[in-house]
Amino acid sequence: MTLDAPAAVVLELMTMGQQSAAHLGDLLRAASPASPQQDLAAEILRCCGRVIDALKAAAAASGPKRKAAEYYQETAAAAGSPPPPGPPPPKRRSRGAEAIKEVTSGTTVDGFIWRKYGQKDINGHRHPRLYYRCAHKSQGCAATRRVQRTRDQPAEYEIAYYGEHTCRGAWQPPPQGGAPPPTVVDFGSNSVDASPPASMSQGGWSSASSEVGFEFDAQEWWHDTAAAEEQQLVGGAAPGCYAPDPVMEFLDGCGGWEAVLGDPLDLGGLQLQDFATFQ
DNA sequence: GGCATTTGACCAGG
DNA sequence: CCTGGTCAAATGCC
Repeated sequence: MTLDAPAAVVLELMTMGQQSAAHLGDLLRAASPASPQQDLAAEILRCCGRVIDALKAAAAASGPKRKAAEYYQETAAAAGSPPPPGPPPPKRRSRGAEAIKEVTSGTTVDGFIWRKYGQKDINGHRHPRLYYRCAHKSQGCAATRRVQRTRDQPAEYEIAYYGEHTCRGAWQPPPQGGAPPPTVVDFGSNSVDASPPASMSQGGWSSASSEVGFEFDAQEWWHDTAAAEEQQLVGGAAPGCYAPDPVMEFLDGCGGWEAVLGDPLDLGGLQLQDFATFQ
Protein backbone atom coordinates (compact mmCIF):
# COMPACT_ATOMS: atom_id res chain seq x y z
CA MET A 1 0.00 0.00 0.00
CA THR A 2 1.06 3.60 -0.40
CA LEU A 3 0.41 6.51 1.83
CA ASP A 4 1.08 10.19 1.44
CA ALA A 5 3.70 11.36 3.85
CA PRO A 6 1.28 13.20 6.14
CA ALA A 7 -1.05 10.22 6.16
CA ALA A 8 1.85 7.95 6.98
CA VAL A 9 2.77 10.17 9.89
CA VAL A 10 -0.80 10.13 11.14
CA LEU A 11 -0.90 6.36 10.79
CA GLU A 12 2.29 6.01 12.77
CA LEU A 13 1.09 8.36 15.48
CA MET A 14 -2.30 6.71 15.67
CA THR A 15 -0.58 3.36 16.06
CA MET A 16 1.47 4.81 18.88
CA GLY A 17 -1.66 6.23 20.39
CA GLN A 18 -3.38 2.90 20.12
CA GLN A 19 -0.52 1.23 21.91
CA SER A 20 -0.52 3.91 24.58
CA ALA A 21 -4.25 3.51 25.09
CA ALA A 22 -3.85 -0.23 25.35
CA HIS A 23 -1.10 0.23 27.90
CA LEU A 24 -3.25 2.67 29.81
CA GLY A 25 -6.06 0.16 29.84
CA ASP A 26 -3.74 -2.46 31.25
CA LEU A 27 -2.56 -0.11 33.97
CA LEU A 28 -6.09 0.86 34.90
CA ARG A 29 -7.16 -2.75 34.92
CA ALA A 30 -4.32 -3.57 37.29
CA ALA A 31 -5.32 -0.68 39.54
CA SER A 32 -8.97 -1.52 39.77
CA PRO A 33 -11.02 -4.26 38.09
CA ALA A 34 -13.70 -2.00 36.67
CA SER A 35 -13.67 1.77 36.34
CA PRO A 36 -14.99 4.45 34.01
CA GLN A 37 -11.40 5.30 33.19
CA GLN A 38 -11.08 1.84 31.67
CA ASP A 39 -14.05 2.54 29.47
CA LEU A 40 -12.44 5.75 28.36
CA ALA A 41 -9.20 3.99 27.53
CA ALA A 42 -11.14 1.41 25.57
CA GLU A 43 -12.92 4.20 23.74
CA ILE A 44 -9.63 5.79 22.75
CA LEU A 45 -8.42 2.40 21.62
CA ARG A 46 -11.45 1.91 19.41
CA CYS A 47 -11.15 5.39 17.92
CA CYS A 48 -7.50 4.87 17.08
CA GLY A 49 -8.33 1.56 15.52
CA ARG A 50 -10.97 3.10 13.33
CA VAL A 51 -8.68 5.86 12.14
CA ILE A 52 -5.96 3.34 11.37
CA ASP A 53 -8.40 1.17 9.45
CA ALA A 54 -9.62 4.17 7.49
CA LEU A 55 -6.11 5.25 6.63
CA LYS A 56 -5.17 1.79 5.46
CA ALA A 57 -8.31 1.51 3.40
CA ALA A 58 -7.63 4.89 1.79
CA ALA A 59 -4.08 3.89 1.02
CA ALA A 60 -5.23 0.66 -0.57
CA ALA A 61 -7.76 2.52 -2.66
CA SER A 62 -5.31 5.14 -3.86
CA GLY A 63 -2.87 2.58 -5.12
CA PRO A 64 0.60 3.24 -6.43
CA LYS A 65 -0.27 5.84 -8.99
CA ARG A 66 1.54 9.15 -8.76
CA LYS A 67 0.96 12.25 -10.74
CA ALA A 68 3.63 14.52 -12.10
CA ALA A 69 2.83 17.44 -9.83
CA GLU A 70 2.83 15.19 -6.81
CA TYR A 71 6.15 13.73 -7.84
CA TYR A 72 7.63 17.18 -8.24
CA GLN A 73 6.38 18.36 -4.87
CA GLU A 74 7.81 15.37 -3.10
CA THR A 75 11.15 15.64 -4.78
CA ALA A 76 11.29 19.39 -4.37
CA ALA A 77 10.57 19.00 -0.69
CA ALA A 78 13.80 17.10 -0.27
CA ALA A 79 16.21 19.73 0.97
CA GLY A 80 19.08 20.62 -1.25
CA SER A 81 18.24 18.22 -3.98
CA PRO A 82 18.36 19.56 -7.51
CA PRO A 83 15.09 19.87 -9.36
CA PRO A 84 14.07 16.64 -10.96
CA PRO A 85 14.32 16.23 -14.68
CA GLY A 86 11.32 16.80 -16.82
CA PRO A 87 8.83 19.62 -17.12
CA PRO A 88 8.83 22.43 -14.57
CA PRO A 89 6.16 22.42 -11.89
CA PRO A 90 2.80 23.54 -13.17
CA LYS A 91 1.81 26.91 -11.79
CA ARG A 92 -1.70 25.62 -11.34
CA ARG A 93 -2.52 22.20 -10.14
CA SER A 94 -4.59 20.22 -12.51
CA ARG A 95 -8.28 19.97 -11.80
CA GLY A 96 -9.17 17.10 -9.66
CA ALA A 97 -5.56 16.70 -8.65
CA GLU A 98 -4.97 14.18 -5.95
CA ALA A 99 -5.53 15.58 -2.52
CA ILE A 100 -5.90 14.44 1.01
CA LYS A 101 -9.53 15.11 1.65
CA GLU A 102 -11.38 15.28 4.88
CA VAL A 103 -14.75 16.48 6.04
CA THR A 104 -14.95 18.36 9.28
CA SER A 105 -17.97 19.51 11.17
CA GLY A 106 -18.16 23.13 12.20
CA THR A 107 -14.47 23.91 11.95
CA THR A 108 -11.77 24.16 9.36
CA VAL A 109 -9.04 24.38 11.93
CA ASP A 110 -6.36 21.78 11.51
CA GLY A 111 -3.54 23.20 13.56
CA PHE A 112 -1.75 24.89 10.69
CA ILE A 113 -1.61 28.58 9.94
CA TRP A 114 -3.22 29.25 6.59
CA ARG A 115 -3.43 32.39 4.53
CA LYS A 116 -6.38 32.88 2.28
CA TYR A 117 -5.41 33.77 -1.26
CA GLY A 118 -8.61 33.32 -3.17
CA GLN A 119 -12.29 32.69 -3.10
CA LYS A 120 -14.46 31.49 -5.90
CA ASP A 121 -18.09 30.73 -6.48
CA ILE A 122 -18.34 27.23 -7.78
CA ASN A 123 -21.05 25.88 -9.98
CA GLY A 124 -23.58 23.90 -8.08
CA HIS A 125 -22.45 25.13 -4.70
CA ARG A 126 -24.25 27.69 -2.61
CA HIS A 127 -21.12 28.63 -0.76
CA PRO A 128 -17.91 29.91 -2.29
CA ARG A 129 -14.83 27.77 -2.36
CA LEU A 130 -11.96 29.18 -0.36
CA TYR A 131 -8.31 28.80 -1.21
CA TYR A 132 -5.61 28.86 1.41
CA ARG A 133 -1.89 28.43 1.34
CA CYS A 134 0.45 27.87 4.19
CA ALA A 135 1.38 31.10 5.93
CA HIS A 136 4.99 30.08 5.51
CA LYS A 137 5.06 29.94 1.78
CA SER A 138 7.90 32.45 1.95
CA GLN A 139 9.91 29.78 3.71
CA GLY A 140 9.25 27.40 0.89
CA CYS A 141 6.26 25.62 2.31
CA ALA A 142 4.11 24.65 -0.65
CA ALA A 143 1.12 23.32 1.22
CA THR A 144 -2.26 24.58 0.11
CA ARG A 145 -5.77 23.65 0.94
CA ARG A 146 -9.20 24.14 -0.53
CA VAL A 147 -12.18 24.56 1.74
CA GLN A 148 -15.70 24.01 0.56
CA ARG A 149 -18.88 23.76 2.55
CA THR A 150 -20.72 20.61 1.72
CA ARG A 151 -23.89 21.12 -0.18
CA ASP A 152 -26.31 19.24 2.01
CA GLN A 153 -24.61 19.97 5.31
CA PRO A 154 -23.53 23.64 5.45
CA ALA A 155 -22.11 23.01 8.88
CA GLU A 156 -19.60 20.63 7.39
CA TYR A 157 -16.51 21.55 5.46
CA GLU A 158 -14.85 19.47 2.84
CA ILE A 159 -11.18 20.29 3.02
CA ALA A 160 -8.73 19.15 0.39
CA TYR A 161 -5.04 19.40 1.15
CA TYR A 162 -2.44 19.71 -1.57
CA GLY A 163 1.25 19.52 -1.13
CA GLU A 164 3.13 18.98 2.06
CA HIS A 165 4.19 21.23 4.86
CA THR A 166 7.92 21.66 4.70
CA CYS A 167 7.85 24.07 7.63
CA ARG A 168 6.74 21.43 10.09
CA GLY A 169 7.92 21.95 13.63
CA ALA A 170 8.83 25.57 13.13
CA TRP A 171 6.37 26.73 15.73
CA GLN A 172 7.79 28.03 18.97
CA PRO A 173 5.82 28.53 22.13
CA PRO A 174 5.06 32.12 23.11
CA PRO A 175 7.03 33.81 25.88
CA GLN A 176 5.89 33.27 29.40
CA GLY A 177 3.21 35.58 30.64
CA GLY A 178 1.06 35.58 27.59
CA ALA A 179 -2.33 34.02 27.73
CA PRO A 180 -2.48 30.41 26.66
CA PRO A 181 -3.08 29.74 23.02
CA PRO A 182 -6.59 29.04 21.85
CA THR A 183 -7.37 25.52 22.77
CA VAL A 184 -11.03 25.28 21.95
CA VAL A 185 -11.72 22.77 19.26
CA ASP A 186 -15.16 23.46 18.00
CA PHE A 187 -16.72 20.41 16.45
CA GLY A 188 -19.89 22.24 15.75
CA SER A 189 -22.00 20.48 18.27
CA ASN A 190 -22.00 22.84 21.18
CA SER A 191 -21.52 26.33 19.91
CA VAL A 192 -24.88 27.75 20.84
CA ASP A 193 -23.26 30.70 22.52
CA ALA A 194 -20.84 31.38 19.74
CA SER A 195 -19.98 35.03 19.59
CA PRO A 196 -19.58 37.14 16.48
CA PRO A 197 -16.11 37.53 15.03
CA ALA A 198 -15.56 40.80 16.85
CA SER A 199 -15.02 38.90 20.05
CA MET A 200 -12.50 36.57 18.57
CA SER A 201 -9.48 38.60 19.50
CA GLN A 202 -9.53 37.82 23.14
CA GLY A 203 -6.84 36.81 25.48
CA GLY A 204 -3.22 37.37 24.72
CA TRP A 205 -3.31 35.78 21.29
CA SER A 206 -5.02 38.39 19.25
CA SER A 207 -2.32 40.12 17.31
CA ALA A 208 -2.09 38.39 13.99
CA SER A 209 -4.79 37.48 11.57
CA SER A 210 -3.92 34.20 10.03
CA GLU A 211 -6.30 31.50 10.92
CA VAL A 212 -5.59 29.19 13.74
CA GLY A 213 -7.41 28.14 16.80
CA PHE A 214 -11.08 27.75 16.32
CA GLU A 215 -13.89 28.90 14.23
CA PHE A 216 -17.26 29.83 15.45
CA ASP A 217 -20.24 27.86 14.45
CA ALA A 218 -23.02 30.41 14.51
CA GLN A 219 -25.17 29.58 11.56
CA GLU A 220 -26.99 32.86 12.07
CA TRP A 221 -24.20 34.83 10.50
CA TRP A 222 -23.15 32.28 7.95
CA HIS A 223 -25.81 33.43 5.59
CA ASP A 224 -24.89 37.11 5.61
CA THR A 225 -21.16 37.09 5.90
CA ALA A 226 -19.81 34.82 3.26
CA ALA A 227 -16.34 36.19 3.68
CA ALA A 228 -16.25 37.09 7.33
CA GLU A 229 -17.59 33.74 8.29
CA GLU A 230 -14.27 32.18 7.54
CA GLN A 231 -12.52 34.35 10.07
CA GLN A 232 -10.79 32.27 12.62
CA LEU A 233 -9.03 33.05 15.82
CA VAL A 234 -5.41 33.66 15.35
CA GLY A 235 -2.61 31.77 16.95
CA GLY A 236 -0.54 34.84 17.52
CA ALA A 237 2.63 35.66 15.67
CA ALA A 238 3.67 32.06 15.60
CA PRO A 239 6.56 31.68 13.22
CA GLY A 240 5.72 28.14 12.23
CA CYS A 241 2.95 26.18 10.62
CA TYR A 242 1.64 24.62 13.75
CA ALA A 243 -0.93 26.22 15.91
CA PRO A 244 -0.49 25.83 19.64
CA ASP A 245 -3.24 23.32 19.89
CA PRO A 246 -3.17 20.48 22.41
CA VAL A 247 -4.46 18.05 19.84
CA MET A 248 -1.69 19.01 17.51
CA GLU A 249 0.77 18.68 20.36
CA PHE A 250 -0.51 15.18 20.72
CA LEU A 251 -0.19 14.56 17.02
CA ASP A 252 3.29 15.95 17.18
CA GLY A 253 4.19 13.27 19.64
CA CYS A 254 5.66 15.67 22.15
CA GLY A 255 3.96 14.70 25.36
CA GLY A 256 0.47 15.13 24.05
CA TRP A 257 -0.64 11.81 25.41
CA GLU A 258 0.65 12.61 28.82
CA ALA A 259 -1.16 15.90 28.84
CA VAL A 260 -4.35 14.43 27.49
CA LEU A 261 -4.45 11.43 29.70
CA GLY A 262 -3.65 13.50 32.73
CA ASP A 263 -7.20 14.71 32.81
CA PRO A 264 -9.53 12.06 31.50
CA LEU A 265 -12.68 14.10 31.90
CA ASP A 266 -11.56 17.28 30.18
CA LEU A 267 -9.26 16.20 27.45
CA GLY A 268 -7.37 19.41 26.98
CA GLY A 269 -10.44 21.25 25.85
CA LEU A 270 -12.03 18.37 24.06
CA GLN A 271 -15.04 17.01 25.74
CA LEU A 272 -15.60 13.30 25.61
CA GLN A 273 -18.65 13.64 23.44
CA ASP A 274 -16.55 15.40 20.86
CA PHE A 275 -14.64 12.22 20.24
CA ALA A 276 -17.86 10.65 19.14
CA THR A 277 -17.59 12.88 16.10
CA PHE A 278 -14.78 10.71 14.86
CA GLN A 279 -16.70 7.48 15.11
C1' DG B 1 3.39 51.56 7.63
C1' DG B 2 3.10 46.82 7.53
C1' DC B 3 0.49 42.95 6.99
C1' DA B 4 -3.58 40.17 5.85
C1' DT B 5 -7.75 39.86 3.29
C1' DT B 6 -10.74 40.77 -0.55
C1' DT B 7 -11.98 40.51 -5.17
C1' DG B 8 -11.80 41.05 -10.09
C1' DA B 9 -8.87 39.56 -13.78
C1' DC B 10 -6.14 36.34 -15.90
C1' DC B 11 -4.83 31.84 -17.34
C1' DA B 12 -4.77 26.95 -18.21
C1' DG B 13 -7.00 22.43 -18.23
C1' DG B 14 -10.71 19.71 -19.75
C1' DC C 1 -15.50 27.83 -24.41
C1' DC C 2 -16.44 27.03 -19.68
C1' DT C 3 -14.78 26.43 -15.21
C1' DG C 4 -11.58 26.21 -11.53
C1' DG C 5 -7.16 27.87 -9.56
C1' DT C 6 -4.05 31.63 -8.92
C1' DC C 7 -2.39 36.32 -9.18
C1' DA C 8 -2.07 40.91 -7.79
C1' DA C 9 -3.94 45.49 -6.97
C1' DA C 10 -7.03 47.56 -3.82
C1' DT C 11 -8.68 47.81 0.61
C1' DG C 12 -9.01 47.34 5.54
C1' DC C 13 -7.21 46.62 10.04
C1' DC C 14 -3.97 46.98 13.77
